[in-house]
Amino acid sequence: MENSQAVRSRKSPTAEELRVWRDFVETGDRIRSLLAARLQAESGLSTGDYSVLLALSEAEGKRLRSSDLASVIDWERSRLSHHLGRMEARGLVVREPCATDNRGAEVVLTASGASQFRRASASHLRAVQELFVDAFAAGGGEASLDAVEEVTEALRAHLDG
Amino acid sequence: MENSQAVRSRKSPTAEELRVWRDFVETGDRIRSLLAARLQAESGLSTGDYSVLLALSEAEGKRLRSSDLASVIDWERSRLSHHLGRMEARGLVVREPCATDNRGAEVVLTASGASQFRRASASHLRAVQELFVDAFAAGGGEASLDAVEEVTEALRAHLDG
DNA sequence: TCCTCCTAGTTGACATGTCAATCATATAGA
DNA sequence: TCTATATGATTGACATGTCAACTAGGAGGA
Repeated sequence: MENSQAVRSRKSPTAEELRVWRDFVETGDRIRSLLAARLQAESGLSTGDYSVLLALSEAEGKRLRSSDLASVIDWERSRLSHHLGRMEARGLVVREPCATDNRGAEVVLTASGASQFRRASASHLRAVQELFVDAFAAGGGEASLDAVEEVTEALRAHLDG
Repeated sequence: MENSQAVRSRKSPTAEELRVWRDFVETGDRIRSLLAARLQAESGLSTGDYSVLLALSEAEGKRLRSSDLASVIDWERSRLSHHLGRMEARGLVVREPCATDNRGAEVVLTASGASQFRRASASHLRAVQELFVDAFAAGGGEASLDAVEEVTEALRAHLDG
């Protein structure tokens, strides 16, 4: 049975495994798309906007260096730069020159951005509760949030390891 | 405890629930982005290309009406139309007028498209095995593929219900 | 100083996605 | 038949994402 090709599996998933995989992906897409639509409808913010505003609202002084922001939300810098241009035009954030590094820019949450984020956040959290958390309520089905965590953790360990 | 506002939960997730949610989303994003990058690198196909080619290769006569194709892969028709234009330019598919409905178009898999799909498919399935299925191998962690299925099923039931 | 290299951020070209409008053809009903 | 409406598909305008180039300013060593 031994075979020297070690790095990659040569197996393919069974039909059953493939079905589980496809359901997993499809369900994830579905819930995210529902959440995105609801966020947009109820607050006028995209999920991208929300990530940016969340990171800024949690940051010291409601401001972050552009690169730091990019790494917090795991975006490419160019993507962030384009997106900040659009958000700045809508008055959600402003960019200011950085005092300690003349190359740098600081992204600052505006009062309007903060207030829009607060409103969006309340409604978004309720949506996460309804669409995700409530699916694992005690009386419900087989699975609990603990099961979700185990699955996620197994995947993360595998991808990291 | 009773409250007449019934349709929507007023609760927000706890910090713990929110953490589970964020890990769930982030891990899903991560695995999909790895798979997409590998697919692109190894076959030159995007995940969109792959969906289209998969649907066509499973279809009767390797051809589908444009609308049917859109509904099989759950895309908007306009998205499909744009994408098919690009795929047609690369020789993966062709569009032919439909014999029974003069408005319609049939999308047909070309020989080149079929052969590229076969190659891509083999490599993609191995990637799914490695990145997803193998994470739930017997000896591994706590979670099994059954746990994934339970979680997915609970979510689906909740979203449908 | 003055090279050289590194880092921060922006920009432009292009790929892809959404939405609303359009065009041609079917289809149903007066 | 003739007209109103519905459907299949494409198109164009625009939002968003990626990639590679570019600008400008730090940082270290000869």
